[in-house]
Amino acid sequence: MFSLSEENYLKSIYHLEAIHGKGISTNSIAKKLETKASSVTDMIKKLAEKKVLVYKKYQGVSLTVLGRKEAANIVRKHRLWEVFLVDKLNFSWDEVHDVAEQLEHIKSPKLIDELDVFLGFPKMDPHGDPIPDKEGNFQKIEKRLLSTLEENKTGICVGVNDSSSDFLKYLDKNNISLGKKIKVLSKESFDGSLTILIHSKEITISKKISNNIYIQ
Amino acid sequence: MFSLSEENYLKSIYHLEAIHGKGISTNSIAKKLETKASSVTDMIKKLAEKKVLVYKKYQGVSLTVLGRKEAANIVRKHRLWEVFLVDKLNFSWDEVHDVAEQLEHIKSPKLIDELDVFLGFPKMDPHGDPIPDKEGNFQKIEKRLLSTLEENKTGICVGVNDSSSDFLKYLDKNNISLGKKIKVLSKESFDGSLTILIHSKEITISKKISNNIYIQ
DNA sequence: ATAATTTTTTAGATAAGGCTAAAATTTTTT
DNA sequence: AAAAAATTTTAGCCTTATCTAAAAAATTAT
Ligand SMILES: [Mn+2]
Ligand SMILES: [Mn+2]
Ligand SMILES: [Mn+2]
Ligand SMILES: [Mn+2]
Repeated sequence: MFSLSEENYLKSIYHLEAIHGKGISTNSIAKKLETKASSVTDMIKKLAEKKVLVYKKYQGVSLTVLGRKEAANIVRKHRLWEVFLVDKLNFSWDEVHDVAEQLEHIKSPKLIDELDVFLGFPKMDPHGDPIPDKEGNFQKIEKRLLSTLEENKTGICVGVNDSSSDFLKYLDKNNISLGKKIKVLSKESFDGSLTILIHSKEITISKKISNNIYIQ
Repeated sequence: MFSLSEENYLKSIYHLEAIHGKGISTNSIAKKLETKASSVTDMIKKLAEKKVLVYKKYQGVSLTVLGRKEAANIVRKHRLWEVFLVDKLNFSWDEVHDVAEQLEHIKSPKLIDELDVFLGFPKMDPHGDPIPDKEGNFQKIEKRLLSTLEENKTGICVGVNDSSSDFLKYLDKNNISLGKKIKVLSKESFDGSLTILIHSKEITISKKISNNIYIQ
């Protein structure tokens, strides 16, 4: 059994590995968890003893099969709860993340299985992220950042790279949501900002925004 | 904001006050929480500083208005989650308590309000216990222990005094559940055991059992 | 190949929440 | 009213998860 803190470390390392591959540095974990590198060193030693990751001094860490499964299960719980909050309890997509951060630590295999049934075995959470099955597997969907789309090309918004309330509220304000068609009208080479057509309206968004929207 | 531990102390003291009135002893809290009296002393000092209870050395504690409200809210969450688990997720009444012990500590006012809406504002949990409203108020229903019913009298089961899985499974095995009619056929004065008629079947139950069933 | 810089680890502290053992206080018995 | 027993508090220690500051190792720049 893992403590709340241990679970948060596992989840962070899992997410970092998904982006950067094996060998996650102490510092990057510290940044992600908003803690200090020295705290990370202590914790990864403990997690290595629990066989969920491999750690060699000064070399960073990699999850073991066990660790990856454990982490995927926490992500599964997080995303199922997010679906529950949006589909059943009238939460909007910018309100669910913080509550799901708490709910993901509830320990009860039956609870999560039944929740899955109750929700109709959803494959995606409200932000377009895939929900792992009990074994930790999920279908990886084709997607790219809006920032990589060329001028005059069109894509459909299928996900976001940032689930913070601030960012999602910005999207709401500009009528950007999952499933929406987005056409790039022009690209400013100086700062990478885009003028896009969405909902038959022209808006200009910064590079930082287009770097956090996934399209297909 | 209160920690998980603080919340469990508040809830225990709240339940103890409901039975024994003001002035709850250190020892009784320790017993309820399965901890040591010395740990209780430390914690109640902290809770007294936080103004949720009044504490005078060697005199036991009493909840303040604030503390009672805080405790009632935790009970409210616990019982709403129990309803959710039984009504929506196919849990039986003997499976919900431990999970609700975890879920009651999730912090999100919107979550619990919406859950209440989603469940249709239930007034009772699966064990017949009342669900406090946001102010901590609830209707106190008339009920007495089955052990106090005289021979040849009949009552309807409306609650249980013990929500442990073991006890509830015993009741299931003997077809005793909320709403069922129970008639006392005979009472053994030596040990207080009862022979009752339930579901047109005669069974004999010990005093310990009849002391944990509420009827109306 | 050194030197400077950055990253990581270690050492030592702290706070929360728990424990045991001993001391203080209250309650019950004689 | 003492003495005995029970309850409660205090003192000191432990574990978990943090932190800061200093030391060690790795990386980057000169
Ligand atoms: Mn999330
Ligand atoms: Mn999400
Ligand atoms: Mn319960
Ligand atoms: Mn209950």
